[in-house]
Amino acid sequence: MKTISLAIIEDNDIIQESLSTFLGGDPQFDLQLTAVSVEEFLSAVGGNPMLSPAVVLLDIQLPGMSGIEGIPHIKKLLPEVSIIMLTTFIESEKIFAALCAGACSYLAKSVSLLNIRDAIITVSQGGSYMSPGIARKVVEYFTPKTNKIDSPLTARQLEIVQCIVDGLSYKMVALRLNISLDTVRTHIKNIYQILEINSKGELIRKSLNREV
Amino acid sequence: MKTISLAIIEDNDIIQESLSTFLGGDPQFDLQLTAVSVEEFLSAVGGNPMLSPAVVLLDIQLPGMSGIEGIPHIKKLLPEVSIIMLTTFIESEKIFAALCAGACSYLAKSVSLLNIRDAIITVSQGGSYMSPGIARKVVEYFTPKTNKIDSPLTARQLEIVQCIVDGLSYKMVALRLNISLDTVRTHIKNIYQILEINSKGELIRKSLNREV
DNA sequence: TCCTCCATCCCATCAACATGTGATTGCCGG
DNA sequence: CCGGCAATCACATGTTGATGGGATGGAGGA
Repeated sequence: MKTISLAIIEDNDIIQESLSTFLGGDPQFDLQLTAVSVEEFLSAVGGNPMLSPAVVLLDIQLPGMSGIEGIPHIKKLLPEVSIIMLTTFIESEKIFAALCAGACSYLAKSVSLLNIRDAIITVSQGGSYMSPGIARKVVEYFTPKTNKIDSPLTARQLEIVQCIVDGLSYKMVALRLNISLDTVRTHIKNIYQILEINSKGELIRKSLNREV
Repeated sequence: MKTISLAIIEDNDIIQESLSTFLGGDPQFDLQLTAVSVEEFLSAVGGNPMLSPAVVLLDIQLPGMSGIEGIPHIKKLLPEVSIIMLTTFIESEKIFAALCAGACSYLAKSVSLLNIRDAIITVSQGGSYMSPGIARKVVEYFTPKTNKIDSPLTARQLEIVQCIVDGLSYKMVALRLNISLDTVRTHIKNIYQILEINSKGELIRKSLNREV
């Protein structure tokens, strides 16, 4: 088993010490550095090419730049790094912000050190570890607000919507579906009424958000 | 610990037997029924109001309706059910299709029975369990292809894009940002040039796909 | 300082879209 | 067999969007 190079960014002394003692003492890890802020981490790593952790444990609440804001900067410096977020809060907003920024795992701080160790190993193997509550929130993100099976739109109308979302103009929709331009217009008109919208933009948004 | 009511939909005899023996023998589970197809499951549950599993283990490959197609139907019959997908394949496409349809957990069949048991317990507690490889694919879905930090667009242009994505018309964008309609037009013009696109539709799609 | 980039604004034109009113056909259920 | 609904098509009018010009002031780098 190759050792996994690590870094910890955490401003809370107690937690940092607890993590570094536990992880630093484990022979399968190589704890390269700890920092109390993203800024400190960046300048340390930027000033020393020998420092190149494979995995970074990153707190969300940090003095200065927040963990989430820091992700792009860390990724810019270390494109291949895997980032595990640590947080006390389970808020959808932060979870998605972190994932969107490029984090690859998200753990509540309440999990045990053993779980954190597992997460590091999983992540370094190209996997991803998420605590159950967080995973559930992620899954809910995908779940459609409206089920295709009882969409307010008819099958034909859904076809029209799909064409629009595909970026086609009315004229092209008419061509693709072999109907007249006016028919397309009528369909769109009805769809707008049903969905209570009045522009292509809103239609595309609703469709992409699976609200149809 | 309350017992967790279960159903298994799996057409492979060996796997089904292995699952039902293991799970059925566990006192914390109440294996209510097994089926070899979604159709069979639906008619069994539809015809007997006493059958109302809290968790369904659902294979993806099934005779007749596929597991993914079946999800909306199952959800319609049992809105509160938690669905755990079982599959031999780890394909992004299927994973997302299943999650979008309303599955709340996704496991490779290669995982151990113990893992499946854990997953059931996790799910019934409102969590979600995903094997590491699958979780990673889900996470990758969120990861932006382009980093905000080096977006080709200026901050102001990103604001404009956000407004458009929010479904606003040029006029409304102008109002919201307190600039003239013509300025909005100019910005959009520049954005289109930079992104090499030429319609609102493409802009919204790119933005939602985080390609900006 | 000069030059470039950005944000702001104006004008003009044509294609595309939003919306209303109205009509025909075919299917399904009462 | 009739009424309702989905799907089809038509015409008309005004609005919005895409794209081409060109112009100005300010912030910041060479």
